[in-house]
Amino acid sequence: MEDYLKIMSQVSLFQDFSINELSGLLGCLQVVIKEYKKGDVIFRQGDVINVLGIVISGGINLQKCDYYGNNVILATLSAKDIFGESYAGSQMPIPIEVVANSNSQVAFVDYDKVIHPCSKMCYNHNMIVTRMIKLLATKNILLTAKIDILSKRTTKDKILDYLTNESLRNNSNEFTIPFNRQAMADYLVVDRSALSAELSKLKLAGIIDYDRNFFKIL
Amino acid sequence: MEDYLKIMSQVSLFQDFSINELSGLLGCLQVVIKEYKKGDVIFRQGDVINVLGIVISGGINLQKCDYYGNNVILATLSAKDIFGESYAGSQMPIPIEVVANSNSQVAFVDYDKVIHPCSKMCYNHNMIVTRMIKLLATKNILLTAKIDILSKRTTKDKILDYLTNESLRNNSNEFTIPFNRQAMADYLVVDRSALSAELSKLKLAGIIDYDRNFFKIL
DNA sequence: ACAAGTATGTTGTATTTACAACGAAAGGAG
DNA sequence: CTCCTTTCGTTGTAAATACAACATACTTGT
Repeated sequence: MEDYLKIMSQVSLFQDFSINELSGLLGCLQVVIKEYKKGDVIFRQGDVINVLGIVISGGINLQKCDYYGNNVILATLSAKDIFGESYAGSQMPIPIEVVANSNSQVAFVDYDKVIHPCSKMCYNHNMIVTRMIKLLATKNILLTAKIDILSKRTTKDKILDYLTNESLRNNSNEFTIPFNRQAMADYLVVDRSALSAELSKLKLAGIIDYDRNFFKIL
Repeated sequence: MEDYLKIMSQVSLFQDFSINELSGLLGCLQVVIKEYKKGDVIFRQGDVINVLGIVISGGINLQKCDYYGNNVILATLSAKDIFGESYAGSQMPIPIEVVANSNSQVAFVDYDKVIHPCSKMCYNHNMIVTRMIKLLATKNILLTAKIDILSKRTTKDKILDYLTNESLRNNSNEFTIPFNRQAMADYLVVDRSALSAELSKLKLAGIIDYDRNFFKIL
């Protein structure tokens, strides 16, 4: 159980509380811990969930069967990661499967308890609400930024949109990105070699300069 | 001011309260109303905002200058629409310009007041917090679904992904979509005629059937 | 320093798409 | 019904992209 508290204290929603505060808070939230074996299905596509999940140990996959029947892994979560916050919040059925990819422990919290400050009106509980809103809002913005990029028709426009955004975010024409070429290509949803080729053209045209993951807009 | 209360009572966040409750609530939130002339800039790109905006009258554009200097209108809002909820919530600088497209009245609410239940701990205020979370969470899910679609490489895969999602959402192989062809093409970010052509192929191949905005997956 | 492995750039080809232009069908107004 | 407008489907062409295959760095471990 020591492990449990230690992990929880590193979860984004629960950071920066003292151990005492955290214990009180978690008691207030009536956390339930469940164990899963590798391959166990935690949530099914179509389920309506009203809990927030937190990975304590092991790992879980968010996956989805596409039209052709391929199981596509959308994300892999490990200790300290949160899942279900959007679906529990919206009460919409989930379009994905949540599956343990190894023996795992997962903590579940009733979402209502998270977002409704308890009768004791504890300050820390209010803090959780604020953080949950910040978490959802920030995710929102990142998703919107990505949609902006994916809505561009050509690779060149995607690149320029992405780099312009990064430049604004960094308040500078020079910045490094957190991607290698393959990851950048995945993010922009284009072919890696096509991305390399297009970057070369842009450099040749004197529009940008770059070396590896360091970029400069001219 | 009658108008003001009437509009507010139809805003998603403030629906289903009695006039009395709403008055109390809005007083609690210390709403400020500002007037803008056509063309006035309400928020600049890069601003960090801490208010929630609600259009009372007139209309505003969310727009963005792309790399080439074109002013792209991302959305047009009118009475009862909310804006800024994600940016105020995340405290990230906004990547867009918010501009009045006609003479407008906009109500602003301090975001902290919205998401922190007041000292009076009024029940209605808690309701607002819950609704704000639901609003952000739902938006999140819709954005994620769209990204899933835009992440498909080919028009065919985008179509099948979209239709499969809609089928799941409706719990049926037969459903109508809220788009005409042009709107559907815009949503999937493909050319309209290319979309029509691809739909024809899918119909010919016996994979789907459709008439206008009625679709059937076979 | 060397070898093996990884990341990136380059090029040619087949596929896919955007774009433009047009015709057919559907819906509305008079 | 007829004209007019809008929506939708079709086709040809030019452009863009994916894909594969290979060349050239750069890294890492020994």
